Amino acid sequence: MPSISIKAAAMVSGVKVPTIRYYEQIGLLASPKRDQGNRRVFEDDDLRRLTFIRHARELGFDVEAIRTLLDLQDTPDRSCAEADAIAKARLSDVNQRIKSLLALRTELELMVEGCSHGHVAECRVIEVLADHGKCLRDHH
Amino acid sequence: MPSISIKAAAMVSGVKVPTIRYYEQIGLLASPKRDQGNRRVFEDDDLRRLTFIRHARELGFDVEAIRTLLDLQDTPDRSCAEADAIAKARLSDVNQRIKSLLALRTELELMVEGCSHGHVAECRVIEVLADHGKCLRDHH
DNA sequence: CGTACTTCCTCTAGCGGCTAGAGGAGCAAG
DNA sequence: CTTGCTCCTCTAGCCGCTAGAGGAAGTACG
Repeated sequence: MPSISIKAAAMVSGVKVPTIRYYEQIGLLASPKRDQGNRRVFEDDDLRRLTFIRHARELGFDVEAIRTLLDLQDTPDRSCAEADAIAKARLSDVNQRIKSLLALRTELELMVEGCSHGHVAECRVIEVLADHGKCLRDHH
Repeated sequence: MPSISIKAAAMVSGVKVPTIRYYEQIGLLASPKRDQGNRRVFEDDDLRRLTFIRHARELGFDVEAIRTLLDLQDTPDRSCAEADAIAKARLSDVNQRIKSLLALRTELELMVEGCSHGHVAECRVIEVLADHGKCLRDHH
């Protein structure tokens, strides 16, 4: 099913219309063909790219990483070491984030549990924010 | 120890110098006094606010939430229900993020583990990105 | 054939939360 | 008195979009 409109492409790929145009603008997506009325026409290939990009974005890869991954995809003979490195970097980043979010959660839970639902003066939420020493530990 | 420079305030509070000025600009921090040379002079009160802000930012509260929390702190007679609600909202947001990051981690791990370190053509990293169906599940 | 509606186009500006840099003033030490 | 540090203000940039203006082109119906 080739030759669909940008709106259809957005629905198929899950990337919003203005975002598609944005990706084209920053050169992440090659400019698709145009019809006689200057409208973009998306082929299977464009849709595959869009889906790739969307998926990579969902996995948290930034645009530069995606650019590299797309380049790699275009040259299947090359070693995949680079792709591997990018994914690994992303993985360690995600692990780091998880770690700090877990610490955060503990702290927020303590705050919320400690709240006596009275007045601000004795509110544990405000108190903890005001006095860092009341945190569990110095993870931040 | 009142009356310190912006640099010292930055060191004490852990908020960078330009960020302090930025907070003042957006009205999150009341404009501190100035000395005869037009330089900002930070008193204990300013430092306490800065520390409060930094801590709240570290906990992921956005500027609007912090504005409200600071307002609340200034009126200790008020009910802390609002502070409680803000913290709870933040908590559920954090929980949500943790959840999706955990799913992400699983997927990234599979990608990385599956990489045979050969050529791009058989690279699992590229493959998974290209074909969403190869993901563990449709959590996204 | 006209006209209303939808989709599309380009372009610019804005979001949040800073960060970087230009260009200049003030102040202390050597 | 010059060197060097800190400070000031102001503007512009970062990322990854998103929103809106202003206009053209295609489709549906009378």
